[in-house]
Amino acid sequence: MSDSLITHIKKYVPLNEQEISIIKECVQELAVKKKEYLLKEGQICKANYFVEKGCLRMFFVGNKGEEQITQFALENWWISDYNSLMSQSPSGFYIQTIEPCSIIALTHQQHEKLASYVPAVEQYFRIIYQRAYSAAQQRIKYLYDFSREEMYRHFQQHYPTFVNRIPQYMIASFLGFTPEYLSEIRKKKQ
Amino acid sequence: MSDSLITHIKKYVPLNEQEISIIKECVQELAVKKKEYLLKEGQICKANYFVEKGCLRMFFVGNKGEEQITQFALENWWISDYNSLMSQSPSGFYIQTIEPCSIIALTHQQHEKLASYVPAVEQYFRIIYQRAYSAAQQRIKYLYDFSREEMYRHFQQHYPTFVNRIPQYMIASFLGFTPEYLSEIRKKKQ
DNA sequence: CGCGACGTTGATTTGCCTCAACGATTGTGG
DNA sequence: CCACAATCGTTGAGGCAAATCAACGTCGCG
Repeated sequence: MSDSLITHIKKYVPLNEQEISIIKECVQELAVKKKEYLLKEGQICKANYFVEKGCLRMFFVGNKGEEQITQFALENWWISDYNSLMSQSPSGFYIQTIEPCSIIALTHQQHEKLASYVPAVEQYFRIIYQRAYSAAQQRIKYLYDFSREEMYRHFQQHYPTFVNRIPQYMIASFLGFTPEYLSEIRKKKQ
Repeated sequence: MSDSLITHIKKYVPLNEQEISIIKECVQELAVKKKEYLLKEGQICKANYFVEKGCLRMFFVGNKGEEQITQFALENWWISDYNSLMSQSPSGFYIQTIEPCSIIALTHQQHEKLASYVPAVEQYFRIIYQRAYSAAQQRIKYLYDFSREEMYRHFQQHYPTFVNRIPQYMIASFLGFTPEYLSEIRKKKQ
């Protein structure tokens, strides 16, 4: 197993050798091909997923049958349907790889076990979730404040990586509008 | 100090008497009048606030000068600008009481201190933030999926308490549309 | 090579906003 | 305790951002 998760945790909390080996015992490494699913609608989300390498999307199917992307995940991001994971209830989301991925999976049960053996991990996740929630607060602000065009300009400036790595129609979906409208914006001024 | 915070923490993690008294030493209770501010734009957010009694709103001022509400907080909710709080940077938000409130404040510094003395508190906040983030995931889904009218119907059904406690124009703002349009929806069918 | 996925373009439609005006209700100072 | 202002909710006319629909060019891949 690559050490990208351990390295990531160490950025936030200290770990000794014994704790590192406990963590490695509690998680599971997965190699996932392009366009495979870690979660489908109706399933109970099995784990919290850490991206070692690759790129994923989370989406749901809207009432007109279209795939609505709500988030992407790149290297060193955690992704899951936390509602489904915590309450062990069926999910309304899909999680799918966009590229071939190397993923580390931490199940609900293994998290509990790990937290009791290694309190620093609990602190790590407190920080991770606090940051995730903070980012969600900002994102909700943008969803209220920005026009669709402003959303695109903002995204383009802040996440140029994504624009080169992800197809246009997925970016349009994530930003909450149609591929046609994205074309129109891009035509105006690039 | 009322025990509503202690009671709330005990719902998620066990606490002994000593831990309870440490917690009480680390927090500060505030009585806040109606329409007063816990945070204004440009300030660094001083604390994480727990609502013992009363009701608050968080908002920002949009580019046309209007107050855009992004969340409400009722009894037993935590509210703060977590980005400002964590990075000690100026906030883009206001937090204001809607009713007279009894609030418990936990500063960034006091949180650190408390976490080192009482690990259970770190676990409590891990759970709180995970739930908050989970709720934000759901909320973002609704923002993509629902029309403005569906947003209102959904809100009305799931949070009838708010509809009776909070003025219409604030509900319209929170749901992301104008008071005029809310009138139109209500006229259709109630 | 040929097919399907992706991106673009233009015509038309629509959900919701803006603006302006007018009742109703609440609060406040004289 | 009343007069008057300010705040809040409603109604209607007109306008705009973005969606929908349909058609067409293009590229990558089996």
